[in-house]
Amino acid sequence: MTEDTRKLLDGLGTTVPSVDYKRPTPNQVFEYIRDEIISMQLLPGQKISENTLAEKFSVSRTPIREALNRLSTLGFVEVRPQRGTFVTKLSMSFILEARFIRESLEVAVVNQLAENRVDSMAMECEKILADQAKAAKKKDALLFQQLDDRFHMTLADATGFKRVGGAIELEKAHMDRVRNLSLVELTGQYEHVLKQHHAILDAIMSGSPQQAVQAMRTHMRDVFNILKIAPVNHPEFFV
Amino acid sequence: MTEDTRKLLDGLGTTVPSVDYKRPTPNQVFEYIRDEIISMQLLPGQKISENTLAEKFSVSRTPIREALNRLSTLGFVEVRPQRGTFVTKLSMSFILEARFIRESLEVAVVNQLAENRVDSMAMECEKILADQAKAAKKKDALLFQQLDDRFHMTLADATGFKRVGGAIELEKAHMDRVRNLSLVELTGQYEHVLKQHHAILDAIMSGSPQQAVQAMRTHMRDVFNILKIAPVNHPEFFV
DNA sequence: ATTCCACAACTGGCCTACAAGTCCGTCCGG
DNA sequence: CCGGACGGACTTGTAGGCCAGTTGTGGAAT
Repeated sequence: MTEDTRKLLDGLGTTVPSVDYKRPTPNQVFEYIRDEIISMQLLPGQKISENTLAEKFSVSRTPIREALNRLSTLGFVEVRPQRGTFVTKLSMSFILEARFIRESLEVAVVNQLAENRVDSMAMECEKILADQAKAAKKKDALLFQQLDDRFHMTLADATGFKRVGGAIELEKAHMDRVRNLSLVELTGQYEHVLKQHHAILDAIMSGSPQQAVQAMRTHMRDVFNILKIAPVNHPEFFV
Repeated sequence: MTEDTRKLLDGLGTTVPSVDYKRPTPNQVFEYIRDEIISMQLLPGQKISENTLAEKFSVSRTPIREALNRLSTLGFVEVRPQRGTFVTKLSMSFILEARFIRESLEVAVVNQLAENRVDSMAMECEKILADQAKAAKKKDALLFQQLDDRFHMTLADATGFKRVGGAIELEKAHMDRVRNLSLVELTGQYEHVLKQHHAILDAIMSGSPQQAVQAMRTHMRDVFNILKIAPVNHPEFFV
């Protein structure tokens, strides 16, 4: 595929996704674009064309629009009528709020889990953390982050609630956009993050809500502090 | 308007809403249906026809579908392909989760406000509570609830965050659906709720995070306990 | 009387065409 | 040379129709 063709695809990457007829088209488009935004393959401020996407997926604008509308309500894209649809720029206040919401929920989760332990959760978490230790050794950033996702999601799901995990994942996604601006710079943090994960899990399993809450709070704030540098290194992606 | 005509409108009420050309049509439809669902004018399990709505609003199905899709992601309606769109039935586990999420956020809000007081917020809250006292005296359920909304929203907005208020409002809306099943039965609770609102505000303004958090927790659980009776009185609306 | 099947009515998913607004380059007049 | 008006090439918004799948009904066969 030539460089010119890539431009025609509006910067949406070269791997053309094929639609699976068994799953709803809007879902597939939604997930595809969302992942491209989170992973910074679609850059903040970049224009997204409904027509281009429609050609790319070989569908009409209708399912594309449905996907973009959902991304819009979640804050990943901004639809400006008669002007275009754009990947939202990052902003510190937005990220700060994401941390606030996420911390509120994560703290509530570990508090509940420490009060009411779930053994199956502990087993799964420990396996995830073991894998994450391997990923840290191999400096596999992508894998490490996926396992980070799964760790927090496993905690949330252990409460038995169905939507909390999704809500946490959403706020985490907004924070991950910033994190993915400079993934390589974070390799030094792996051991630190891993230690905090263990501290959270240990506090939960020892049945100490206050300790678990404190460990999660510390974890959230440390993660956020790492992100604070991003606007300095990449001001063009911030409002 | 005759009873027959009402049936033709698919139970969506008799007041035909006129679209405001200045605002996006999907937004208006979204808000209209959402409010009808929250206020129990559209009952859980009831079928919603896209075509009927399109006629009712004198628009095509396109903006209607956009509104219904948004309502679907928020859990107010359920779209079953080739079968129909239905108002979601209530479920205790869903409401319990709504309380969990809402309590997490509200607690975090008052905690932050107690640590960092905002005087303008206090002024507005006190005015709201004064009005709410009047509404309680007049046993005006609708007004009381609207002011309840505004009280919690004012607290959330005082943090300076833009999305927290909306998130709280959403979970509150799901709880209000249950509450609106038996509004009249709650008149005895007005003074109790009002007292708790004052306790929350006082704790915030006295700069005591722990007290504010505890007051909000108590408030959330008391409100939830009121809702627990609903499935017994109205089992047909629950899954 | 009961079971099964075919058909008609209706649903949401998707497509195409058109409407309305924005942006930018070009051309004309000064 | 400069400035403003105009037009064309975009953008998203909306309308309306077709399609595939589901459902309920009524008639035929047992």
